[in-house]
Amino acid sequence: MARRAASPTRSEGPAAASRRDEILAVAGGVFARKGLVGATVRDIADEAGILSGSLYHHFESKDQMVVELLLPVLATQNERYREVIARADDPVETLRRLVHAGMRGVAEWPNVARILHSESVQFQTNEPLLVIHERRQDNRKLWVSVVRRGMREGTLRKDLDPDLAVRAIFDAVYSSTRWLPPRGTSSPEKIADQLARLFLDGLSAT
Amino acid sequence: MARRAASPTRSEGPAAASRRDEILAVAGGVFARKGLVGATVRDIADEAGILSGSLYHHFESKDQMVVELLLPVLATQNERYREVIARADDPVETLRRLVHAGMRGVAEWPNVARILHSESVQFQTNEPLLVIHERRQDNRKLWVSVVRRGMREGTLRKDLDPDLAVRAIFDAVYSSTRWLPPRGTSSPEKIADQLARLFLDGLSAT
Amino acid sequence: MARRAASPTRSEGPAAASRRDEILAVAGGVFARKGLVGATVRDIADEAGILSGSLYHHFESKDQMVVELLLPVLATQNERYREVIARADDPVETLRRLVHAGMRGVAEWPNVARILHSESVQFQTNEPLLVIHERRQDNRKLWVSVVRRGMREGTLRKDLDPDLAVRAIFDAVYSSTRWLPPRGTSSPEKIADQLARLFLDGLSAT
Amino acid sequence: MARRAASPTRSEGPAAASRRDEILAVAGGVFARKGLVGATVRDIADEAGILSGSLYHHFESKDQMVVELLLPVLATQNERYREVIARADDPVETLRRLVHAGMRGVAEWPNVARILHSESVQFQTNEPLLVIHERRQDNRKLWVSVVRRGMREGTLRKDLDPDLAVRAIFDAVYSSTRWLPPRGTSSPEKIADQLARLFLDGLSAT
DNA sequence: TATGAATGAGAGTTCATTCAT
DNA sequence: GATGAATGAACTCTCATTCAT
Repeated sequence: MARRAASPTRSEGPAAASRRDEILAVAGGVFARKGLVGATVRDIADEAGILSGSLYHHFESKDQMVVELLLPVLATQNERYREVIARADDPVETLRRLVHAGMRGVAEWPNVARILHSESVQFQTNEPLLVIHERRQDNRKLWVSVVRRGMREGTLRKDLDPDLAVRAIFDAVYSSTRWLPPRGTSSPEKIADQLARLFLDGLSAT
Repeated sequence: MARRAASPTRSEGPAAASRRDEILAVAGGVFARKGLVGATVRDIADEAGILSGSLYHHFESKDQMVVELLLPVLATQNERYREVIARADDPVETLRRLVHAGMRGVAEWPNVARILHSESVQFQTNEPLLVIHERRQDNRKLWVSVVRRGMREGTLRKDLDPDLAVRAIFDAVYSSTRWLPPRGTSSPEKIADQLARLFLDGLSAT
Repeated sequence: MARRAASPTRSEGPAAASRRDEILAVAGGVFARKGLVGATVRDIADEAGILSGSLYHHFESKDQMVVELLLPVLATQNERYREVIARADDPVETLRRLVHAGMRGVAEWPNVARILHSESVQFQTNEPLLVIHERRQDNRKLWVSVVRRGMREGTLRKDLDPDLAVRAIFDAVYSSTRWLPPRGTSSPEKIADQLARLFLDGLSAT
Repeated sequence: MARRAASPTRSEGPAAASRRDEILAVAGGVFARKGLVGATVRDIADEAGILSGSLYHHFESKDQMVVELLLPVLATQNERYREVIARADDPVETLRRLVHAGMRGVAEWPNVARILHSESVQFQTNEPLLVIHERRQDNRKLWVSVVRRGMREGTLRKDLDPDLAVRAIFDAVYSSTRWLPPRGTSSPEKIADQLARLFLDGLSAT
């Protein structure tokens, strides 16, 4: 009954460790492509070269697969965000680094990013997935705290709602999966740079 | 058999015109709440006080309901964007007005906005909904054209990818449904103002 | 959602009233023959000349079918037992009449009787069926009250545990389905007579 | 591959001999609690601290477990009944002793008794279990022969169907598991006494 | 003896859709 | 326009069983 959490650094890499992680990687792709509801366990099983019933040897339910796919990534990102916040003290610079950390996650687990960005309805509706919603909120709030501090300290404008601003940035980062070129012609770093500049300095020329 | 397209200005208003429009309004709510796949025709029928089979007197399929719910809104927004672009000649000001026009649509049809923002997977996957995807691209490209012009004319920064920038703004506008207060304490105009400022001038204080 | 309880007097008769009752009658036979767990909804559907999915137009679940099949019978028998008890005042005679009333129920709904007798494990294990167990206890306790009164009044022997005795009689009545001839050569009344004599006067010759 | 039949005197005792017998004891409990169909091989394996696949090193199938659990008990009881019949010559006394012998078996293997009493449908339906049904009939017929002799000899009433009477007694004995106190406050002997008195002399006071 | 992974059939259930009334 | 019954395919999940290790 006690199961190791899939190590997030491996779940989408080429050489997945265990059968369990292999299947999770496949599931990530299917979920991202067809949507959480649209993807069937047979889709996943087919792509994993297995019978659908056999999936239940590894996971208790479809929902559990989703949770096990997303939670470790959210946890890793949470750590990264905390490290960024702990290290730098300039909120502007911190925000820039948060964007980069976010993009790093998106680049590492594009499927997860796509799912996180697209399926908020499910996370709020489907009971077993509520955890995902909550952890996502946690992560976003880390960003908000940085923006709030910047506003207090005067390095960020006070005439914008911090929640609104963070949601916009957060969304932009996580939705970038959708236009990220399949195999990195424009690197994640470059995109992160652009997003950071856009949100910090604006589109205007001056 | 020949049916008028539901007039978008009525589909979510309090006094829907025909039974058809009434049902569409209900469907919008259900789709927004449960997701396109998660919502069943029975959910819709129940909420409309009808049997699910009876829906098929009004619509040929569930997909058709979706299309008929979204397309008119997309068309209306297309018109509005075109008008904004036709009228003003300063790209910066035009962009600001596009954001306002977008927010106006979001405020008028919050359910549609939520669906448009959340279900991109379905629009690209489910054949009959491809039209939605295409019309949405059309609308986004109108914005891109404005940004491109601004960059050419020197009023917008050239060091940002216009597509990336527009996607970020577009997404932010349409996802604002999710945090729009149920009954407008912070008006759509104010949110539009903030978004426009955020994207044009940036978060930085100076 | 509000559904009439199947009228128990019709559920196994030749001319079942509604489609719903027709299906219940079929289900009763299948459940009796294969056991509650062994019987599949497809078995029932096949025998009803329907697709298994269509069953769910009439019932919410397999368990609900079971409950709806058994509860009305238990309720009817409860009434009958109460009437018997209310009318006569000699416990010995009352007991004799209870046996007859029980046999009448067994003869009217042999499938239900067989299920009630065979599936006590399910009634105690499967949550939605707990009601059945409880109602059955209620009915049995009516009998126990009669035996208790007889013992107090001195017309029944005091050296036997009333619960034990009633369980034995009750079981014998309800299990008689198993040896009841398909189409009544030995009438239910005759069997009831024999059971009453057996339990009241014993097997001994004197 | 040749395996000794589990000695029935050990299959439920505290210190089961072989792993095989240990598992059978566990299986008995699970079958009794959940029913033959309701109990899964995994339930049994879990309770035996083993993986479900590993059960198949000991038994060829779930059905075989059932047979191997029940048959030896039925055989032992058959012997006991034969001994009782061979020894005494008064049918009334013999019947009394049969009830005691039956109760002894019920007390020794309460799980088996519960299964025998509850699963007659399976024994008649599921081919590999037909043997159980047949052996059970054999045992019951031994009792019937005694009752028949008593009727011929005039010590038992002739106005009752011997089959009916024996079924009632037999059932009462084997179903007593269900109300036997977990750890014998009222001893099996006392219950046997009561049942014998009930069926021989009846409930009536005179 | 046991594990762990897989099979394959089938379980109960859901759901978009059809259609006679 | 609506009902109520039904379809048929697909769904998630279960489970007895097999087998390489």
